[in-house]
Amino acid sequence: MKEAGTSFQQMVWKALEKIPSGKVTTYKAIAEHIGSKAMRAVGSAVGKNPYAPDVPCHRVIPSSGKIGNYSAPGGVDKKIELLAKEGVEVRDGWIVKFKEKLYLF
DNA sequence: AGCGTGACGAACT
DNA sequence: TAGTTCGCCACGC
Repeated sequence: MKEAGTSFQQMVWKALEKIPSGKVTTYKAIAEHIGSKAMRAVGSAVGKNPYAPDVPCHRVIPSSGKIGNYSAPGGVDKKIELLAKEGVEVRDGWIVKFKEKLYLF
């Protein structure tokens, strides 16, 4: 994988790789981890992630516990499927036992 | 060089 | 209780 985009995005993508399988994290957690409070910027960065799905961007969800969105091929449906395979159950767009699956840096 | 937009969040009405 | 509005930072046009 090569350096793409800005250093900001690279930080975000790097953080994504830190997320262990079967766990999920929130945009807010990432934002704080990289020293920014703009979870929007993080969302944009992840959405523009050229490495998807090489990077586990599907393990990132809004702090609401919702599934959020997914730009990679397959869309949200694919995202749910991937998570399900990793042991993260999703019911009607909601993460089951969200707090238990949540991974903080 | 400036404005609008976006895989969000929290507060307010 | 639900829906709406404003704010956050970075990036594209």
